[in-house]
Amino acid sequence: MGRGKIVIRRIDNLTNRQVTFSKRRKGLIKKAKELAILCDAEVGLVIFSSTGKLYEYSSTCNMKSLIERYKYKEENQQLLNPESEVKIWQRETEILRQQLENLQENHRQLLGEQLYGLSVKDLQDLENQLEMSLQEQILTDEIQELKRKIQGNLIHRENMELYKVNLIRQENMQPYKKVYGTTNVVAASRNTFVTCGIHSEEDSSVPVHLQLSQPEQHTYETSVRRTK
Amino acid sequence: MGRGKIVIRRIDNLTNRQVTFSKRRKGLIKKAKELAILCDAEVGLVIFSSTGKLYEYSSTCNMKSLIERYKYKEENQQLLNPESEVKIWQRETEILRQQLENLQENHRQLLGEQLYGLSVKDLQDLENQLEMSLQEQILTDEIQELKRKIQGNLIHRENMELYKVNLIRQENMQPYKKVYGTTNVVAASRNTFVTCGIHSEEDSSVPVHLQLSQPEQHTYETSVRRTK
DNA sequence: AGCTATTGATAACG
DNA sequence: TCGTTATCAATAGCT
Repeated sequence: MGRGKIVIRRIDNLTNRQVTFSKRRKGLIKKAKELAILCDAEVGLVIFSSTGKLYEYSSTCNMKSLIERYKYKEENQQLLNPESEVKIWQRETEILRQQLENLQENHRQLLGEQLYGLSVKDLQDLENQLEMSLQEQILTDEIQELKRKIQGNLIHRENMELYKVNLIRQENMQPYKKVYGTTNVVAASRNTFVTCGIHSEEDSSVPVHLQLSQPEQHTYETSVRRTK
Repeated sequence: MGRGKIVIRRIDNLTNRQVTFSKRRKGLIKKAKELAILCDAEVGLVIFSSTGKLYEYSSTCNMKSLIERYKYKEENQQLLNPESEVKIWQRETEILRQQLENLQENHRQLLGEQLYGLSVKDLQDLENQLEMSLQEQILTDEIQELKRKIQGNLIHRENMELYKVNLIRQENMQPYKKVYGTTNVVAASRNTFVTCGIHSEEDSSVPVHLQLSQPEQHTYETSVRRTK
């Protein structure tokens, strides 16, 4: 509806795009208003320009209550079948990851700009703040725990034979250690990790298996445990 | 735009209202899409019918992240001085932490219930999913990096004397190591950590300091680096 | 910002 | 609910 027909794709010309944005935004908000009044509906509209400027319309006096209503409705519709629940959480994880990324990018910028201009008091406050953020790591450790469970289950189903081999090998470990203890310092430290009780008892057979098939996995898992 | 002009006020006739709602809702969403594409904008639209049914459109894949962006923008318009910015991020962190907690609690429950009833294929899918979540840990490591910077700054301001003492002590370390290397296996492994090049060169003086004032910190930092 | 030729949306009706 | 169409409203291109 204009002097010429247009195809709906991003307008390349900046000026043109800004003009069209201004016009169509106004039109969209007008139509949102009309729909709300004519049909007795509740309408919320949020528009971010490409430069990040916010425009909004809400038929109710404030947008927040509308958002609350939306969230409540969303949650109650979804959680019904157990199969798709995995996908919901997968999406949710992706969203949170993105948010974390943005959040921490801002943390970084904020600190980078202000770090050397702040008082000792301010630095300590920031430290406390970051300490809080670090608690997130504890939660990711819980995911690691679950991952370990799955690993265990997979191994149990597929690697029964290899598992038995490892048990046999484990019995032959005792003389092994003593040799390393006196000739190779690096290897000795690795042995120390397995035997000095840093990780829990239920893992005692797992590292032996992983050392054979997935040595990197073993190193990672051990060091994560140490952070607790 | 129709066979006759209408005034914008609630349509009394129910059928008429419902028909108009259906048509105009469709038109509004179409125009919202067009605005988003043409002008490279982010658009979110929520419509509740008078009977409570929810209709929505979001130019981004999900509405939730758009709502988060909206909320952030709303708050930020009020508080723009550099002091209060910290508080915003502090609260944002708290919210995200809570979300992560809920998310992972659900992960845990979901897995706990289904783990032993799933096929091998399902378990591998879940594993991939959790692998993705683990990437969050990389981001928290970045916070750790910042924390280290702050620590360095604080130490630089407050512990100048202690730092000098450590430098002196560091020079006396060489004979120390050899003794541990042959008498105590656990201590020897700790020494191996410092000298075998697992952590970067710029840290080489920090562990020595922290071993005196904050030994726990030292252990944590070393093990985090090993996960990379 | 305005203007206006055109296209697009839709009110009324079938 | 769905399609048609006469009308009105929105807006693309220009100034």
